[in-house]
Amino acid sequence: MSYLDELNPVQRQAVENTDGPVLVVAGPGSGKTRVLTYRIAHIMEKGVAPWEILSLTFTNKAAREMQERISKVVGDKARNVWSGTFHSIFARILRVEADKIGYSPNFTIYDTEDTKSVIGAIIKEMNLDKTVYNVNTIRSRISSAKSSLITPRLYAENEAMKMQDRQAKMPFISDIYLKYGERCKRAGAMDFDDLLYRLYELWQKNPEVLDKYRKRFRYLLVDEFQDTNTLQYGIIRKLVHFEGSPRNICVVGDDAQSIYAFRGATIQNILDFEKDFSPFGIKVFKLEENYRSTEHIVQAANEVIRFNKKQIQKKIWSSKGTGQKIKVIKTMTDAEEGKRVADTISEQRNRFHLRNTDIAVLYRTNAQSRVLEEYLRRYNIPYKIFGGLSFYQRKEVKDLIGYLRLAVNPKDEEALRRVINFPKRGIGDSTLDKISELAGQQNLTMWEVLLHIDAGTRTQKSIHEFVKIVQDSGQKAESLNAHEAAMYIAKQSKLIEEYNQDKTVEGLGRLENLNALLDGIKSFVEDDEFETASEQQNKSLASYLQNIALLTDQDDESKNGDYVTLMSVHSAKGLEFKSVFVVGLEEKLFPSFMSMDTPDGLDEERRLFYVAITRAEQYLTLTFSMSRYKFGQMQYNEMSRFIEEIPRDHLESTSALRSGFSADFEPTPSRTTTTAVPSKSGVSGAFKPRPASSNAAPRIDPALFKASPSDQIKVGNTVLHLKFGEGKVLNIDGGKDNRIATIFFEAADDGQEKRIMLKFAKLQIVE
DNA sequence: GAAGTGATGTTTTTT
DNA sequence: ACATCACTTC
Repeated sequence: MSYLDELNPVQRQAVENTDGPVLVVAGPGSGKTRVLTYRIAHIMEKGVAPWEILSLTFTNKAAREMQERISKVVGDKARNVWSGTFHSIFARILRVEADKIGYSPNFTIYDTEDTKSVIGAIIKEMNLDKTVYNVNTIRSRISSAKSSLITPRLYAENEAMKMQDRQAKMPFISDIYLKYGERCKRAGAMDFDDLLYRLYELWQKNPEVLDKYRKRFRYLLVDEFQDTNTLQYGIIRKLVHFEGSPRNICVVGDDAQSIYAFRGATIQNILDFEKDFSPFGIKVFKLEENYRSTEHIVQAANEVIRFNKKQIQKKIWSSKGTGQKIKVIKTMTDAEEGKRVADTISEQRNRFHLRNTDIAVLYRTNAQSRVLEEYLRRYNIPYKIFGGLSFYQRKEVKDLIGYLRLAVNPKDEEALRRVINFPKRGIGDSTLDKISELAGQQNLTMWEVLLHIDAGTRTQKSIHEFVKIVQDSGQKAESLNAHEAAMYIAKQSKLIEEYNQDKTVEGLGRLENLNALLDGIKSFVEDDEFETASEQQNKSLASYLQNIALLTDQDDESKNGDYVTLMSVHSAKGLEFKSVFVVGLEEKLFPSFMSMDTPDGLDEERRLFYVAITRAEQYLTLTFSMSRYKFGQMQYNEMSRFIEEIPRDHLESTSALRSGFSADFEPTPSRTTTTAVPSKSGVSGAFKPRPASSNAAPRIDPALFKASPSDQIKVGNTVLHLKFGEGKVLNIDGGKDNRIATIFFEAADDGQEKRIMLKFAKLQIVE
């Protein structure tokens, strides 16, 4: 049987149309990965060499899964497909071309912490008030500038940006941005955004280099296209969108699952893609059958996402049967929430014969995991937390990696700052400041200053020792393999000794982590499992560092063991579980207070909720708590509007919603207005009335209610609304398909005039 | 230069 | 609640 027979008709078309531009709009659980992998297999079957195919994903996990699944179809050849994350593939290309942009192939990759530290140092040097110049804010400003292809120069010239900065009382951000770039370059370092930005720049300035890659990658596939930012799409376009290009590109995405707008992702890219490639015979396929979840879940998701204004029209459906209704649990405290979750997990395991691995608990913020942990532990439910502090972000691990980084690239200032006085060797802050100042004045790296500095005898001696350690390490890094070199460096730097002396439980853990890191390096040297076209590996320390720079904790999945998964909704994207708990469904938490004030922010939160509930195959449980500790203080919250947005008939029991709640939980007037106004693009977005549960407004017996056809409703009518009672139609506006009535409800408790979209509202004409 | 103390911000999400 | 950071004291 051919693999093509495993596909439904739409999927099959998406696979078979290998040439020319293709957009696949893929709903949750619609077999997206299957389409991508089979498509690659199919391209190869047509005689294309694996190394002519470039497949880009966002996470290492997705990349690995892809690689594995291609192997299953085409065997060993899969290794030669260029498949990986944007960042890793681009980093690899940049190492090859480094000299053309003034970098060494051994450039360091700065992680977020490094970036913040550099920015902090610059703020300090510029004598700016760091309570005003918040490092996080600035980091994200710089990051989004890069992601939107705005150079420091353009930034300085951009009135809108400057205006924003002035309003935030930070007029010097553009100067910080400029300095930051210079600093990174001087240190031979790139941050995450640079891996994209520098490649763009490289191709921009060197047409012959670009040409080389255009010829190499004849077929391009992009996963999770809704998460790409302007810069990423810019790179993609450079690669395939040019005169005479065959434009063999396939992008797969789901606008409803776009949850990374906060870091520059924009679904505008999907729209632009359609526009850019439509003159070249773009084909659009919509995968609408959901193979993952049962109907209550799929329909609830459909209904909720309809509250969003902008979206590509599609109707996701399931043929997996009605299934269980969605369970809602309300508790008084976050502790009780944890208890109920643990309780329900035990119950479900028995009743439905679930294993722990079938179950996931998803939350909006990582901080919520603590209470949950406590109760899972009490109930003896094994669990594993994903996200949060990654292994590579632990202090002791970063310490050793700092030394390793210096061995490979002594210009790396952040590594130098980290380890120059750890273990303590008498080079304190004042000396460091002096070095840093000298470096700034003479435009040298701190390392170069160290080599020539003239300090007091004692400090001078310490500096000498340190310099020697780094130089020796550098030599070993060149002559030995990664593991041998790392062992040498760990000993020589006295790091092992330092942690050996710490006999506390914590200290022992640290030593253990250090050894785990060294073991990891050992297996890197011994293993050649992951040798692919994009990673022709050598076993040097430099090569090792390049490999781990882009790893996160979710990557070393030791999937042995039976545990319940705890993770943020963001990191759950792409996963599925038989039973899913989404916890903390409260206003200001989910939707987050950070984004609930703007319509776009709220829409993104809703998409996030959409992602959360569509992870569930059979059982979905939503929980919320009336109170919760935040920053050590008790906070009182209301139930999330997202629960309200699920039609009641998909919920198991509405008692959790009813008891103890009053009109507080009905949609607020402001919300009614915002959702009722049709968007300019005319796509769906509507206030959808639900049968009221409890409300101060008059109750109407639903059995006696009979909605009148919306086109019969006229100005002056008196109408009956299930929730708001009797009202008089004051005005009707909007286009013929989107008529909106302004209705005066006598009995409604809040803001009596309401704007209601007739297309969706159920109103009965009384007279 | 190190170690201890109090104030302050932090929690949205990640390559 | 927790961590980080500035400020004090030794």
